[in-house]
Amino acid sequence: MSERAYHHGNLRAEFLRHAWEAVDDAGAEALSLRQLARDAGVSHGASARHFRDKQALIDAIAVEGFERLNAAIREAASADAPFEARFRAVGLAYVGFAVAHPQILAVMYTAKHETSASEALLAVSHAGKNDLVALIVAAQEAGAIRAGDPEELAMIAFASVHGVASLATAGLLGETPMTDAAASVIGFVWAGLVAARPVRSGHASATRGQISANAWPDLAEPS
Amino acid sequence: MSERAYHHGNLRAEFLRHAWEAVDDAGAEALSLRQLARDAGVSHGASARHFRDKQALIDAIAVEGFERLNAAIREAASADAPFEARFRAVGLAYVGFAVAHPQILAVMYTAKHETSASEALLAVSHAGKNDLVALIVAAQEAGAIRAGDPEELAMIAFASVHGVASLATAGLLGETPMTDAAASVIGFVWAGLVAARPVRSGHASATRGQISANAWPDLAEPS
DNA sequence: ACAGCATTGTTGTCAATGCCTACATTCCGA
DNA sequence: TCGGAATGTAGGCATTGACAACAATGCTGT
Repeated sequence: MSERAYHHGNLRAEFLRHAWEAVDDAGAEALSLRQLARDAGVSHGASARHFRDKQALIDAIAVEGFERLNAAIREAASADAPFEARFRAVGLAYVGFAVAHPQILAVMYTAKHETSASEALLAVSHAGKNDLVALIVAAQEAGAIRAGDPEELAMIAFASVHGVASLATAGLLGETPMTDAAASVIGFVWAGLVAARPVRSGHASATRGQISANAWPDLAEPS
Repeated sequence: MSERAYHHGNLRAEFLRHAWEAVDDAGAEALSLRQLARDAGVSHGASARHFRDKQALIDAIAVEGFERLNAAIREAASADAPFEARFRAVGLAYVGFAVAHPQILAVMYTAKHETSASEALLAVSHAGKNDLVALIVAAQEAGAIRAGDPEELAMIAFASVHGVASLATAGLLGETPMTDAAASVIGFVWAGLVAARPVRSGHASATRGQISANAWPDLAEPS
């Protein structure tokens, strides 16, 4: 199988592999279809048979990125451990991926995907959050964390951790090592999830009636 | 001044203005130096006198973006209002900018800037966080929120809000309006800032001694 | 006023890229 | 076996960013 005659055999995978590496260590800007064709020992028009566009290739990279990330998240979430440990593990899995593949992560989150929006990409991009929601629901049912819309709590946690990753790759963390920052944020969020109710600065704490649902915090604008 | 002879007068600003608009509603990919030259009624090599690179122009856009964002944050932080209102206002200012200029925000946070790293860009990119730190310090001194490293608390808040913005522009918020999501996250974080101490699930609440500092939450990895 | 010089803008060129069309080769199922 | 579908090739085209040589302009010191 050394001398390939005409048909490559598995060109799509080869393209995706090289493209992943190129983006991973040089960013999406550095991606060249012609260079990829050269790498694969194939002519410059060949990619069109497998990826309509350059954007289609980038979307495929993003999909693969989400799949790998989702796998890591799912594994962390389904471990045999207390809820807090699993929660922390999920966050650290996300951060770990972000540290290892910042350029890929950037591709995954580029707003560009919003418009072209292949539904496959949309699907995988939601899967990670869904696992987190499931974990939160389980923790709620076990009484480990406070009640409340799990979608919303998951969004809060997800956003916070993703924000740390984003800040880190943008170099806005300064001295702080990313893992420390992530652990800190995760701890903060977890504390918020555990707290039965926030302690308002001066007021007495046991005034309002119901224990759980929408009482905390306000969702509307301050107005 | 209709017929410009040779010298444009203020080409750099003109380039920056058009470039901002181009990026703002089509993304950094859509930016073309030659098109900008056409827009400015100037020849295609002229830009080199003002921006060494295309990247230099993009960096300039990022700097301007941070400056506008910082102005909004500073104004919100320095309002005459209770700390919570100011804190929320800062968060909403950030979100407001992110909603209005997602593409610009993407440019501002692209990891690319980490490597080329014009120190001017680094400086403005930190200014927003510094204002938030100042607000937190003031709130701590007034006893409105708990003690703790203000840099770290600011990072947590900043990351959380930025994460929401990032998720929103990536289309990962689903139904939820971005402002609702942002308000929710801001409320969550504020509650965490106010809480004197987290309520651990099963344990009694008044065991440990000191009221404030590093007792909450754990910064190290779970190990 | 004016000469000299740095700044700014022009023109032409080059290599590279993404995409398109026409064509060649291979694969696979009826 | 044969014919269409899939895959890869070859060439071309418009666009782009960068570069170099050159021209026009503004500024400064005398």
